[in-house]
Amino acid sequence: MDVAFTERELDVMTVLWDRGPATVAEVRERLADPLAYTTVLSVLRTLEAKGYAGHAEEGRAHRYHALVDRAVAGRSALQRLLGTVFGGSPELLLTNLMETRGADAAELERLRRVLDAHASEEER
Amino acid sequence: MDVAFTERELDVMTVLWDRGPATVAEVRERLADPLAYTTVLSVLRTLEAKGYAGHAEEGRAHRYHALVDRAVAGRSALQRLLGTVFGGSPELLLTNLMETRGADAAELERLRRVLDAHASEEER
DNA sequence: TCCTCGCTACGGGTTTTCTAGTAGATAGGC
DNA sequence: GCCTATCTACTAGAAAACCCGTAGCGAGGA
Repeated sequence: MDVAFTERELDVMTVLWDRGPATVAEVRERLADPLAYTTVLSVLRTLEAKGYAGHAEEGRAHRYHALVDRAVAGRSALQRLLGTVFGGSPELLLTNLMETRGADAAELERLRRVLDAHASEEER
Repeated sequence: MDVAFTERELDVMTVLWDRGPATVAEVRERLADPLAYTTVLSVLRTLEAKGYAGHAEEGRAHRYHALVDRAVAGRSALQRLLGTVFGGSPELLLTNLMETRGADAAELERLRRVLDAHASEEER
C-alpha cells in the first residue's frame, strides 16, 4: 500500500497518531500552526475522503481516527526519500541523520541494537 | 536553510543530483514518468524561480544544474519525517528502514561504521 | 534557398491544496 | 422558552501544482 500526504495532512495525521482518536477541536489545539476550526475540519474531511482517516459519532461531535498505520506511512515516505535524495544509499541516510541531530551515548546504543536485531534476523 | 520540493520537483532534482548538469531533453529521458518536453521545462523553470536550480547557456540549449546540495535537502526532509511520522524517534526510523529493505551483512557493517564514526565524534 | 528539427518563450487549462466564512442544528444553561 | 456556545455541512476563492500546446527562432542539411 502506498500512501502520500500533503504537508498539512501530515501535520494532522501526526496528531491522530500521537494522541489517538480526536475531535476537530482536539486536533486543532495540538497543531503547531494556528488554523481556523473549519480549516482543520476540512483537512480531516479530505483525509477521510482519501481513505486515510475515519470517524465515529460522539454526541454531536465526530471523533476522527487514523486508518493508515504510522509505520506504513513511514515506509512510503522513507522509500521515496531513499530513492531520490539519498540515491538509494541507507548509509547516506543514516549519516545525514546522525550529522543533523547529535545522538548521545544511550541513543547510539539503542540504534546499534536496532542493527543487531536485524542482523540476527538475517541469520535465520 | 530549509528546503521543500513538490513531488515532481523532487523527481527532477534527483536527476540533476545523479547525473549532474543536464539539458531539458536529458532530464526528460531519465525521468520515470513520460512527460512532455515542455512539462519538464516548466518544472525546471519553477525550480530556478525558487532558487533551487540555475542554468548556463550551451549553444541554443540551457544546461540546468542544482543549486542546493543533496545533503541539505536530505536534512530538511529527514527532520520533517522524523518529527511527524516517526514521532521524533530515530530508532523507529531506523527500524522501519531495516524492515522494509533487507540489508545484507556487508551493508549492516557499513551502517555500524556510520554509528561508530559518530560515536568517536561524540567523545571529543 | 528552403525545410525540418530541436530548443526556448509564453500562455493556459485543470486539478489539488489551503484556508476560512456562513448557515444551520443541537445541547445546555438561565 | 430562549439564548449562547459548539458542532458539522456547505460553499468559496486564492494560490500552487501539474501538464502541455503553440509560436517563434536558429542551425544544419537537402
